[in-house]
Amino acid sequence: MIDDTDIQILECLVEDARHSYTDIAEVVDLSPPAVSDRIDRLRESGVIRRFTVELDRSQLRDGVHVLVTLSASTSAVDSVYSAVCDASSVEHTFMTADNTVIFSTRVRGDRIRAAIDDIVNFSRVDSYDVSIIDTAKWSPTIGGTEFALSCDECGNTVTDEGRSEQIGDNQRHFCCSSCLHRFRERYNRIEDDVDAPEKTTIGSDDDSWSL
Amino acid sequence: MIDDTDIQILECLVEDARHSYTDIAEVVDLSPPAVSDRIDRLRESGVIRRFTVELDRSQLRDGVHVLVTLSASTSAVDSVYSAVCDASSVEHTFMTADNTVIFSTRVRGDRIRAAIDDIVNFSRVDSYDVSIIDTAKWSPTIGGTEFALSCDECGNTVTDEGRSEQIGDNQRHFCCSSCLHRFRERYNRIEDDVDAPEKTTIGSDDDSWSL
DNA sequence: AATGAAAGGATTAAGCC
DNA sequence: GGCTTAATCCTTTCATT
Repeated sequence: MIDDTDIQILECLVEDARHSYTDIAEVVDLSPPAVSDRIDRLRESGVIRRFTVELDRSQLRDGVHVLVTLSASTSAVDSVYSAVCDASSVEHTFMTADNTVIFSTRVRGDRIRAAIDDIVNFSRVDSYDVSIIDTAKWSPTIGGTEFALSCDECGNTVTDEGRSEQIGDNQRHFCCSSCLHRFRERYNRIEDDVDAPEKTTIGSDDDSWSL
Repeated sequence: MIDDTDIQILECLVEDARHSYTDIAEVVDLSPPAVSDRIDRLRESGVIRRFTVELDRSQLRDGVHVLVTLSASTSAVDSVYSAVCDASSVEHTFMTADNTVIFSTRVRGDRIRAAIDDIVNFSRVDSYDVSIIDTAKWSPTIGGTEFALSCDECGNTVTDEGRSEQIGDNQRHFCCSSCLHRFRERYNRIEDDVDAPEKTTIGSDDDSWSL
């Protein structure tokens, strides 16, 4: 799936999406076509949504930037959320686990209420609150816990306490030593099977995995 | 300053920052070097903050996405805000006009409180609230009131009620008909001056303008 | 802002492990 | 399957008008 090299590539692109494949290739120690292939795969799999540009909208004189918080009933919240997403003037959108939709938008200072009503019909909303945004920032920076690998055994996030080891041809990542040992055990059994190819059932229940 | 062509270029880049200058040049009807020059200018002036990539972070299994709302005293809010901005795990950041800082971040589910304390020391904060984000979106799309032009006469934002007209060689934009007429009047006076070049003082007070 | 030449980067295909 | 190398083609840049 996604490996360390992919993450390095993503880091480069987040920093500057116009970095040349040649530059990236040097950083990750691959050839330019290999980088190109990987980026294509990341695009197709949807990890990369799009290449875009971050603008300083305040320089474009585009109205007052407001943050709108609204709550809706469980039945209405999905349609409210998609209405917000579809509105072209909306920039940031969040839906929290408790049916609150939060979004930022630019509106002309003299018709804030009307603009919000345009975006999401007030009749569908239980309550709402508007605050004026003083400054806002979007940082796609990669760092800290942001880009975690998934455990090759159980799928959980790999944290600082995780383990990483070369098994067979690949560098593998695990969330804990148990998963590492479990994976290695299975790997060795497979290896044995290759030597003596009587098919045996490996593992139990619905555990699924692949090398 | 920024004209229609710049806005068209920005639209292209927002849609796909890897569009080639040649492609953009065709859309906006200029030569590739001209597009390159304009993009350089937009970068230098800070309108374009950076080229980046939009990622589907949910595919990277990177912890729980939470929205943190905190309020601080007027004296502390700036340092709290900059601490939040500097934190590498923080993605979206807002500061509202009433000293509320709102940000989204990814944290491991079992240490949300500790993670937030790392980002912004709790001692500097009056109160805070955390909600789990179900879905989030960032749409740099251009549309609606987002990209407003500034009036070529008074500098105000040009809205739907504005006027647009070809004067001389350029398409000009105005926030209202008064500005259009005022501009056209001056333009004609300049034209007359060119025919009969005795220099006269144009306009009054500190009004400044350029063709 | 356009042109044309030179440099630099992307993409393709063939071949390797 | 994923990688590299080398050739081709396209894009960007720079000097000039």
